[in-house]
This record gives sequence, structure tokens and C-alpha cells, in this order.
Amino acid sequence: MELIEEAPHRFRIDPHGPMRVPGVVFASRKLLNDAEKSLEQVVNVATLPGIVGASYAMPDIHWGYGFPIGGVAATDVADGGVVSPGGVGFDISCGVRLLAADTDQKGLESALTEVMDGLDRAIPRGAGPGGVWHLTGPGQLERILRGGSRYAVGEGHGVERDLVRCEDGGAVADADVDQVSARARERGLGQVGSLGSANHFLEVQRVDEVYDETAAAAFGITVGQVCVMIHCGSRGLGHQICTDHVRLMDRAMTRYGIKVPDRQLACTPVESPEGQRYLGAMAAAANYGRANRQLLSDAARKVFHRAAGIRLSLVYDVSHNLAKIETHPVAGTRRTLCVHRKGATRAFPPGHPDLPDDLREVGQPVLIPGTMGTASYVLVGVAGGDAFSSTCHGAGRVLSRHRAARAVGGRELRARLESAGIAVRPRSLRGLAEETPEAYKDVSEVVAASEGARLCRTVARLVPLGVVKG
DNA sequence: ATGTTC
Repeated sequence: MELIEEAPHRFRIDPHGPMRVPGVVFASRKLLNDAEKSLEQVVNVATLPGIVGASYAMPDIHWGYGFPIGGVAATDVADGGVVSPGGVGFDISCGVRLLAADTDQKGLESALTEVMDGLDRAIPRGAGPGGVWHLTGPGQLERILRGGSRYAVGEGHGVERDLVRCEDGGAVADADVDQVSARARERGLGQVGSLGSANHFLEVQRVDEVYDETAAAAFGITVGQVCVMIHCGSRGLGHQICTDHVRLMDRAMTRYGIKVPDRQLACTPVESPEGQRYLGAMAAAANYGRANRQLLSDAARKVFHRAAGIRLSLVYDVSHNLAKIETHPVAGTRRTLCVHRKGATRAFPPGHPDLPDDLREVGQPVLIPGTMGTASYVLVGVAGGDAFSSTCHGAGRVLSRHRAARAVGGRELRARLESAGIAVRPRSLRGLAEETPEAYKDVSEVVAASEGARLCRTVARLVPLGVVKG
């Protein structure tokens, strides 16, 4: 694969074969070690009907289903542009929420063990069923799919301000619950308010360093402050929706004369019935994901308040696995695009009309979950950023789960983290070992490359005090 | 990511 370094942290793959646009990869040479397979996926995505600009990849690019994780692709809706479930991923609406406590680390110190034990009891996690909410019936699930965080807050599990600080005000309006299969509903019924497994987590963190005082002040965070970060998605419901609609599109694709180099890129035009059905189901999963994070926030707030009298206010909630209809300039004119972000975070610049009033001048908060025992980051969107206002989403795996678990024992890893002052509440030691920090790229390098590529600016670095894992 | 292989 020929990569042309056209600017610092920016590589181009010139169009060849059926590519409609170039590939553009934002990264350092080091981060692109062993990236050959995922770069082929960048090339494959560049062949999609209606794609505009480029097939983009963020510095945390790695191999995914059809599209690379860390991929951004926008298609022109009025020009036959397609939507592809593989461009969103299986964990629809997976995302991150950051809450800021009304105390610094000293104010938590004596209560940390009690808080962690409380979270251990209150936060459902791991594979399979279990959630903080026990639904009273299918009607309630439909209200979640339509109302997202807005419904959870309306039921008393949060405050109005939570919605202001949540992407899309806590819910998207275009959810179509009829496109959510019986099987997807069944799987979603028992998992409302749960973390799931793998790299999903709830962490108690401390703001270790602030790089941009103005943005940090607007976001409501300061050095030494305690925060809570929640990383989770739409569980089995989103997974089932992706499975269902990939199958539907795979069958329908030929009717639209679409040929893709990899079946996992199954897609149909945004304006086709199949495209609309997928987007309606995806929106329902997006709302489920937001409600999920809202209910986990509510559970965490109760623990913090009961154990330590600490209150938590929402900094922001943003997804890194979604397709959204947005307007962006393309070759000088504003176009309506379907922007796929898969393992990539929306990063609106200062002045964007969709930002809350009190954040509009500084830009959108971008939340980057790191790995256990390392760090997480808060970034901010910048003007003039490429890739349709998108940036990275996390560290990116380098070791398979199997290899990670062979590299370190769960007991040994827990001891290592505890001796580094990080309280750990894992559900399984095997699951903990699979998430050992060595299994991931250095999140600091990913963030530095993203800023170097002018996709965002670094605002703050957060370090873990306690980890709740699936 | 995922009732970790329909």
C-alpha cells in the first residue's frame, strides 16, 4: 500500500481501481505498524457509491467488520449515497459519558473504598442479561427506543441539565421501533442500564493535567477534580439490529446495482427503503445507548451521594459509533451527507449551532477512554478540522484477547493496579487480563497524533482511581 | 462489540 505523507500526521492513498475518492489516514508511522489489513479496508470503503471527500482513518485505526474501526466515511444523500451498517459497527451508539464531581481527590480519599464497593454492587456488567432497570413490559422498551435519555430523565433518573449536555439533547427523533426485530427487543429487554464487557468500563478518575484552561473551565473540570467516566453501548439490542440489517442489505444490494469489494460492506442508498429502515433501527439503538448511560449515571450518583455526599454533574455524552445526517461543505457547496463514524468521535468546532449555548464558543467536548491504569483524555473540536468534524475514539487494540490473557494473569494484573493506587472491581479476572494495558496502543500517542493532524485540541488528561469492569 | 459460533 503506497502511503504519501502529504502533511504532518496525514497520509494519502491515491485512488486506484474502483476507488471513487482517495484514502486519507491521520497517524504517525509508528501507529501504522501492522496496519496493512485495516488500510485495505480504507481502500475498500473508498469504493462506496456516493462517497465524498475521502475515506478517512483516525490514528487509532484497526481492523474491523468491513470498515476499519477508526474510520469516517460520508456519502452524498442526494447523489445516491449509501448507508452501511458496517460503517457504524455492531455496538451501535457505543460512546462515552463524563461526569464531574463537586470534590477533588482529597474529598474522596477516605470514602473511595466505600464508593468502589457501592459501585461494585450497583453497576450491572459482564456478558448476558442484567440491568439496573427491570422493565414492566414491551411498552416501556419502546419508550426507551423513542425517548433515550430524555425518557430516563422524565422517569426521575436524572436532571434536565443532563439532556442539555448530551449529544442530540439525549434522544434522536427519527427512531423507527417497527424496524427493531422481536429478537433484538428480546435481547434489549433485560440489559437496560448495564456496562457489558470487553473494553467497556466505569471509572472513577482524577483530572491529572489541564492543557486548555478556557475549554476546561467551560466544560466544568479543573486539576485534581474527581470525575466518573462511563464507556458502554447498546448491548445485545444494537448487536442484533446490526446483524439483522446487514443481512437485509446484503440481499437487497444487487437490486440497486451496487457491487462492493467485501460483503461486509453491505449497503443500500440512504434514500432506499432498506436504508431508511436501517437508519430508523439504528436511531432506536442510539436512544437505547443514551438511556443506558443515563441510568448508569443515575446509579453511580446514588452511590457517590450515599457513601460520600458527593454530587456528579454531566460534562458531556457523545457516541463514537453512529451514522448521522449532517450538512458539510463539499467542493465549496453545502451538501446533506450521511456521515459514518465507526470508532471515531464527532468533534464539532466552536460556533456550531448544535452545541449547547454554554459550550458553543469553545467547541464540542470529545471524550477519549484510555485503558486501565493509563489515562483518558478530554479533547475539543476545532475549526478547519478535516474528516467532517471527527477525531479519534480511544487507544485501539494491538493484542488479541487470547494473547492478552496469555501475557498476564488476572490476579497478577489486579495486584499491579492496586499497588499503583487503582482500586479494581472486576466481574471476572479473565476479563480483566484481556484488558491489560499492554493489549492497547498508547492512548497518549493517539491523542497527540489527532492533535498533530489538526482534528482536535487536547483539553485535559484524566487518570484512574478506581475501575469497574465487566 | 456480542446470550464471546445460527
